[in-house]
Formats: sequence, C-alpha cells, structure tokens
Amino acid sequence: MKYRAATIKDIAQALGLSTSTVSRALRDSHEISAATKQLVLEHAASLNYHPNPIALSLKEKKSRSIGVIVSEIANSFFSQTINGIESVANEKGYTVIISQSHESFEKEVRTLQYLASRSIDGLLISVSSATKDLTHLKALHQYGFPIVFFDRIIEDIATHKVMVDNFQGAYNATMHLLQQGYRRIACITNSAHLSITRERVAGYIAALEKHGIHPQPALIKYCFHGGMLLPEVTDAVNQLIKLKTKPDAIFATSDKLTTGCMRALKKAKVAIPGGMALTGFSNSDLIELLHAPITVVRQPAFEMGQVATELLLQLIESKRPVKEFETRVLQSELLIPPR
Amino acid sequence: MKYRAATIKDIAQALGLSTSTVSRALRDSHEISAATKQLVLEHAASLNYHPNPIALSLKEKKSRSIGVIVSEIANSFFSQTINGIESVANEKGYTVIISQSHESFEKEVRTLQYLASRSIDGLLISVSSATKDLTHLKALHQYGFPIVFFDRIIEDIATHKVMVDNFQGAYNATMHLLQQGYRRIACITNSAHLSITRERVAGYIAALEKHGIHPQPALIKYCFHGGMLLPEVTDAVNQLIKLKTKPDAIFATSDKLTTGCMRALKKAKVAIPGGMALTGFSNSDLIELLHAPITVVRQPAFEMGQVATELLLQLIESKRPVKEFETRVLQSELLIPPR
DNA sequence: GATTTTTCCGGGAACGATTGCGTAAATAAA
DNA sequence: TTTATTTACGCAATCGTTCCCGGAAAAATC
Repeated sequence: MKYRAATIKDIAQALGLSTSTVSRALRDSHEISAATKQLVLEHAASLNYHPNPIALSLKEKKSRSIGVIVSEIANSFFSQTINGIESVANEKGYTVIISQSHESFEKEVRTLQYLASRSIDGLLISVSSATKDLTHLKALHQYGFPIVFFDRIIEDIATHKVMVDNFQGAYNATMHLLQQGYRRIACITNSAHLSITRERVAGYIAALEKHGIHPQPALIKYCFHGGMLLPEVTDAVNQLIKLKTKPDAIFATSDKLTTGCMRALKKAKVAIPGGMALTGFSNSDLIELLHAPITVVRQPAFEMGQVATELLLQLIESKRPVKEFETRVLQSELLIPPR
Repeated sequence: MKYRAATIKDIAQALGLSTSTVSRALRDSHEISAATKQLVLEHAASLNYHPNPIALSLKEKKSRSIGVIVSEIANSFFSQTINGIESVANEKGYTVIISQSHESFEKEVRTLQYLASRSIDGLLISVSSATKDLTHLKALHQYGFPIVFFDRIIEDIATHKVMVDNFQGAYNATMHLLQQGYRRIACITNSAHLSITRERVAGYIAALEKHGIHPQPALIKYCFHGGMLLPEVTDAVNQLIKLKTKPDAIFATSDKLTTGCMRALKKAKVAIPGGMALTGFSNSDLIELLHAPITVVRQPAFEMGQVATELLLQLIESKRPVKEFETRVLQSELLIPPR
C-alpha cells in the first residue's frame, strides 16, 4: 500500500470545486470567498497537503536548489563553508546539493554537467587544483547561468566572487616566522595556476622582501594535487630537507598541505619547531591538539559560505541580468598557540 | 538573453516530427525507423539536448534523489560515510541531498519534513543524539517510505540497518587498556538511548568483567549532546579527575568525545597517558599527529556508506513491498600507534 | 488482386500546479 | 427597472516528458 501524497485535485474533488479555485484559495487570492478559503484550508490541513515541489519546478522553470562543488567535504575549511552555505540557503527555502571534485578536473567537469542536468538554479564553486581549462565554466556562464566563485577564484569570469585576503594572510604568517627569527623560509603550495596560490605566494614573497630576503625558487614547492596525494607533499618536504642549506621553516598554503607537511616531517623525524618550524593555512579544529603547537592562518569559512550564498541568491532572484559584480574580500586570522 | 534548454518539442518542430516520435526515437524504441532515429539523435546532439529531469520526475513520480541526515558533516566519520554514499548513489544516477541535525531533535524533525517535501525517494539517517521521540520517523516508515538506518540505529523500526560491531569495537579498545595494565577505566559516552551507546557500553563492561573488574556507574559518563557542546565533555572529565580514587584511563565512545576528552585533559594539564590513558572511537585522519599518540577504534565509514546506499536503492527500486530486512554488521579496526 | 500483417508515426491524455480569460450571479449605480 | 460593476468561480493552456491508442502506408501473405 504505497503512499500517495495528497494533490490539489483531491481537495477539489472532495469539495466539489475546481482545481483553480483550490489553488487560488491556498494562495489566498482575493478572488476567492472567505468561506471557500476556510473550507479549502481546513481540508488541505486534514489531508496534510503540501504542494508538489516538482510540479512547481516544472511550471516555474526553477528548482529552488543550488549546487556546490568543492574539492572535498572531509576538509574542515570546506565543511565549515558548507555550513554557512546551508544556513542561508535553507532559510530562503533552497536545497543545497553538494558535490566533490576530489581535486580532479575530470570529476569537476562530470559533476558540473550532472548538476546542470539536474537543473539547479545556480552554482557555488571552489575550483579543483587541477582545473586549468575553463571551458566548462565559461560555457555555463555565457548562457547567463548564475555562478559565484568562492575561495579559489577564476579571475577571467565576470561574476560575484568571495575570498579571504590571501595575500595578507600569507604575509602575516610569513612575517610571524620572520619575527621569530627564522630566515630560510620555504613555501609549500598548491597548483601554480590557482588564484589562492598566486596570492598566497605573493604575500609570502612580500614578507620576505620586507625583511630584505630574496625569495629563492628552490624553496617554493608546488603540489599539483593540492596535498590530496600525500607522496606529493612528502617528496616536496624531503627535497627541502636534503638541500645543502636546509630551510629552517616551512609555510604551507592550505589545510591539506599543512597537515601533510606535519606528516612528512614526522616521518623524517624532524622536530617541529626545533628541526623545522611550520606554519600554514588551516581550519582544522584539532590544531591545538597536535603534537607540535603550530601557528595557523584561519579563514572565516562559515561567513564565506554565507556571503557567497547571499550573492548567488541575489543573482538567481534578480529580474534583470546583473552587470555589476562584487568581489568580497574577508579577513583571515592568525592563530598563535599559547606558550 | 536567458538560456533555454532544448526540449523534445524543439527537436520535433525542427524535424517536422511529433514529440511522441522524438521521444521514442531517443529511447530507441523499436517502432521508429532507423533513419528517423538517426536524424533525431543527430539533431538532439547538435542542440545538446538533455531530458529535463524535473519533467521526468513529475511523470515517474520519483525524483531520483535520496536524502541523508547526519549530525554533522564536519566530522570525519560522517564525511567519510558520505563519500561512500555518493560513490554508489551517483553511479546509479541518484542525487544525494545532505542535511545536518547538529545533534538537535528539532532540527532533525524540521530537516526531515523539508526533505520529505522535496520529494526524495528514500532516506539514509543516523539519528541525532537528542532523538528519543520517533514519531517523525515512524510516520514516514508507515507510509512505506524507504529508510535505511546507519551507525545510530533505531531498533523499533523494521527496515535495513548498517552498523559496525559496536560491542566488539568497544570490547577490543577496553581490553587493550586492560592489557596495558590500566584497571580503573572510565567511559565517556553518548546519550543513553542511542543504539551505539548501549552497545559500546556493553562491550566496555564485558571487557572489564572478563578481567574480573566490577563496572562502576560513577565511572560511566553520559553526554547528552554527544560532545557537540564541549563543556559537557569537560565537566565529565573534570568530575572523573576529582574522584577520590581517580580513574587511570578513559574510553571515549565517539569521535567528538575522544577529541573532547583530549581537550579537557590538556586544559586540566593531565598528561596522556601518564596522568590518564585515553582511547576511543575516532575516524579522524589527524590522530597520528596528535600530541599524545592514542589508540583508536576506526570504523569502515566509507564502506558503511556504500552498503547503506546499496540497501536503500534496493528498497527504492523494488517492485513489491520489501518484507525481509537485513542488518549488516561491519567490523571495526583497532589502530594502535607505533611506539 | 484482395486481404492480412507489419512498420512507422501522430494525436492526445496524463503527471501537479498556476494563471489568463471568460462568465454567471450578485450587488451597486443609474 | 435597466445598466454597470463587482464577486466568485470554472475552463483550458502551460511546463517537458511518456505512453496508450489509433491509423495510414508499406510489405507480406493468400
């Protein structure tokens, strides 16, 4: 005995009315008498009637759902961002469909096509570290499809963007190492073509130069998979360790990279910060429980999710095509462990 | 210039055919000539035609989407489970809609109603630690709505269930503490009415008794919010510490509780394992980087997600009402840090 | 050549809801 | 009383798709 949800037709039949009357009564139209409205409302309640969102979607040509693509939900930064996204989306009656690219370009493209075919009304995306080719995003964008970039921005595509002040965050972290006396500071970072990589490396370099130190290319290691593959990070760290003039500190530009470095250093039996100091971007809430108390750059992830969603909904619900786009830059925070 | 997706009608018009013919051609019906099929297929491809899933949903009375309710996605165990869920759902063409209860009963009920109103085809749920009243779930279940429980099971409701051998996991962990010589072992656990709480506490007690130790109620602390609220855990730990005969080890029955204990012990300046040994359930991948190398019970989260989803899809796609239900019990693993 | 069968395709209803338009009855204005 | 206006409701189209029928033309059979 399969459950069949009550429809407007059921109500109409039971009350001897037409479906249009019932529909209008439920929407509290002025052209329905108070008595009829009363009747309809009561019967709808008794049947536990709820309008079928699918039928509505078909009619309205919108699904009231938004897609989110991140590299990984098992990543504190992204799961916190998603919480922010859900908080505003749900309040506005939107469903959030989350997908993961796992830092793979192919997965990102597939997942995007899938979401598009599920007729989402808009997209929130932090591109994968492997994404260089942008045709999949540009195609969608050209159709006027609402997209908001967060965290990992695509500069080429004109739409709303939300990120932290990556330059400043990296600058502060590097400066903090410098102030503690470290001078040979290496940088382990993400794919070179990501916006966050460029900006964070720039901040790192600026801090070094501020201290009159020339940045050395050999000390900057790019990890194409963004730390998704541990060996990539381990190799980078090992290369640094084996340098004739070994660095005395590492600045890692992402969550996965920071913990990856820690793993690699532990494996190589290098003490932190004795053998090598470490600092980096991280939103993990376990940072304070790690064996070495490290300083981290923390992003306002929840807020970033909220802001991005607000901008997206604005785009979606706008009557006319939006021409002016915002780029919101939030501030990060430097968390220094108590000593 | 808003984008309008190509429809079957566009193809029909362009080719001078009827929509029924086009529809059949696309579905490779035998009553359409090879020539026409060819024509339609080519034109569909050139228009980048994709059937509108919303129209299909309306017709088929199914949305090809499943809902997932967990307490928190920012929890390694659940995010790993979700990865497992997505892997099989996506492969079968289903969308996964993830919602969080944040261990709140009200949020769980609201979220469930919301999902139901979005006409999902089935539900995967690990109930919140605050859930005692089951009417919301029972109502849905009575309508024949497909539900699969995972991790935190509801015994009362007859449907498929997936979990780990909680008793054995807890038994092994406690036994491991006993083998290391600890004798006064406390247990910090979740809400008393959760299935995982009952089973894990039972395993803990069985191990103690195996060693001829009488379990003491004062050493078992229940956290109603499952560690979602840190003070709850801190209080429990502090009470244990202040006992006349202080315990020498703590067994924590969940991820949040294990790290919560670690925080509390750190705050109270109790060394691990010197002042207090600690072991517990955890799927965090940062365990090996923590300041105290603790032994943890690790659950096959990914696999659990896969199995649960397979069972759910089986329920959803079954022609006749399913009467026989399975309870799959997976094995956990005891991760002992190298010394 | 006449009949039957097959092949191939179109018409139209249905899924659940909204909405523009038409209209009968009730009321108000003339 | 007649005309104009309002009130309160129904009809039917629409969204994109599938699928049950029905039927013309072609092919096969007698």
